[in-house]
Amino acid sequence: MSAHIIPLTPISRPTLHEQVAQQLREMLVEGRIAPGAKLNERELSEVLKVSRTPLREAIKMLAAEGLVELLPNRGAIAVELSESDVHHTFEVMAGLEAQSGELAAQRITEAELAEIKAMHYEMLAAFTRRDLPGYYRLNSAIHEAINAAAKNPVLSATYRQVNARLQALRFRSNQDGEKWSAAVKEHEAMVQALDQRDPAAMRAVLLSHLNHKRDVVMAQLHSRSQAGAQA
Amino acid sequence: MSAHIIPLTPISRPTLHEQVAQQLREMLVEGRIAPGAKLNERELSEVLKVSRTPLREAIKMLAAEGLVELLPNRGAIAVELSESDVHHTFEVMAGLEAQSGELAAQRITEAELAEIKAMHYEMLAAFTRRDLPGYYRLNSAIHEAINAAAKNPVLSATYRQVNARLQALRFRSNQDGEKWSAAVKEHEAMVQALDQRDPAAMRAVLLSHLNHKRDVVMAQLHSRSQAGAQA
DNA sequence: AATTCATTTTTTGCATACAAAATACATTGT
DNA sequence: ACAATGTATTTTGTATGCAAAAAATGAATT
Repeated sequence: MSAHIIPLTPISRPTLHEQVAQQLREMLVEGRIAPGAKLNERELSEVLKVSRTPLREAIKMLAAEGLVELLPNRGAIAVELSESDVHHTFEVMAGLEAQSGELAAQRITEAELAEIKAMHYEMLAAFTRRDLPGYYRLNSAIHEAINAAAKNPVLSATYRQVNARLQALRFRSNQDGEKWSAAVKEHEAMVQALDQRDPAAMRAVLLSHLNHKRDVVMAQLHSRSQAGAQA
Repeated sequence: MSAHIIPLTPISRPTLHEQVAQQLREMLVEGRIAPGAKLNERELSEVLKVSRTPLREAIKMLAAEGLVELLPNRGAIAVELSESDVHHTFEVMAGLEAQSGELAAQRITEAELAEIKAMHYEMLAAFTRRDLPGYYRLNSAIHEAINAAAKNPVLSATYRQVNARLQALRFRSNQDGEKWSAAVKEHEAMVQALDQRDPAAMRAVLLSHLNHKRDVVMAQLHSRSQAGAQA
């Protein structure tokens, strides 16, 4: 009798439409395809070196994820969030983050907590150097880690999907100094609440954290649209 | 100068893949395609009288919605939630419903509240008659109405998407009498909290409501799997 | 009888081809 | 010049065809 062969790589090569979807996702989130821009199928299929069939399948997935909008007989455009959309999306994100934090406070392991603390210090370093890109990178890594600590894959997937739409906004620049240090203070409170395994405190701090983030983004949106209206 | 013509039906005929997606969604949620069942493309394209192209596009959308799972080179199967999946999904649903209730308590109009009260009484009637299908219909209508009263389209969309996966479970039968009246009592508390515009109370009652629903479903899942193991 | 291997059949994945809709363009008339 | 209408071009939507992978079938061997 031969030993049971367990396939080591059950997911060897992702299919083409998966790869295309991933590429498009990146292009949308990175802003390489601007919000509101049309997704020309012929053009994209040439750039990505695939036929229209897997490309269209990928676009349909992105539509279901809320990253693009389908216009019947007129193709797809990258979603452009209205002010109201952004507000509503942040409201949902606040709820999801708050729940993540609440659950993380109940379920986080010592190792996970240690890693978050380490990243937190790295973030403080980036903050002190006024290294905005590094700060953002660590910031989202910490939020991801909190999410992971909640140990609910459905919550994580939902969180990522909703968050992806906001990522496309790419508010990576000019954060107000005062708001910035306030955000850092909130992160301090987060780490403390996690350390004390205090779910209610985590919920509270994440809610206010997200509300402040929303305010910052909405303000920037406003100043942008103001600038746009003048030009 | 001619009058401005406003297109009355900007969304005249939905495209084929949209229609197919909607049909498949129904088949999955109604259980006409059983959890774990394979979606044979040739077969389905014959049943739905469409070619494989729009069918495949629809399947990709359902995959992004989490209703089917794609197995590379082996097509798609209807999602089959493990016990752990169900638990995690209910956890997320509880958070979404709690937030809906919280927001609804802040934003509901008198007209909306009146309609919910009316549906509540209809539900009581169905409960008294032990009319389970009618009860479930009104129950989900009430939850939908609360969701609508929260006036956050992003939250509603997220709620529906996550809920759709649970719908496929179709636990429509044999609800324990005691649990049932407990659920009705919770609905009473919901209406009261809405009437008093008490967000915190709404959050609390919806959280416990969903937790109880989760317990009922998990128990049924267990007894099912027990019965299955014996057979 | 069970297992392994080769062969056939089916099914998925992708590319191409064709039809219909939308857009762009040009022509005509005022 | 401008609007309106008809035509050409582009673009999307759907169907079909073909290749590769997976599943099914069956014969040969232990």
